[in-house]
Amino acid sequence: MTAFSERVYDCVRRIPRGRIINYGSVAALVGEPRAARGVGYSLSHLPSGSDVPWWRVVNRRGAISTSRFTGLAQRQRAILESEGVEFNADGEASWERFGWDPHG
DNA sequence: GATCTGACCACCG
DNA sequence: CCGGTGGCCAGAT
Repeated sequence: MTAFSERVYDCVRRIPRGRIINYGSVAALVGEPRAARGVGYSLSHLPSGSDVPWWRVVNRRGAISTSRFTGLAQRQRAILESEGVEFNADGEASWERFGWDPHG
């Protein structure tokens, strides 16, 4: 557990239900604008039983970027849809409607 | 300690 | 719009 990871988790925990954010924005919020990759890595190694809503983090296009081969992507999408997030034919969600801005 | 890998993104050209 | 490049973090070999 590093300081970077903790800041990432702390940021993700503040994302309200039914909202999404992208990896780059999380990185920027924790003070590392170019560490989007690090964010993805940290979330991929979340400790079991954590209260971090990792499923609310998607890629820049608003699409799910988790591995398609583990079935994780399908699960993530299902959870998001259960929270009210809608995806278009390309599997992208609207930032206008579901994007989370920490400012308000 | 060099190199590669992975749930990524911004910046050119 | 598409492709290449560099940048960031942490773990594995």
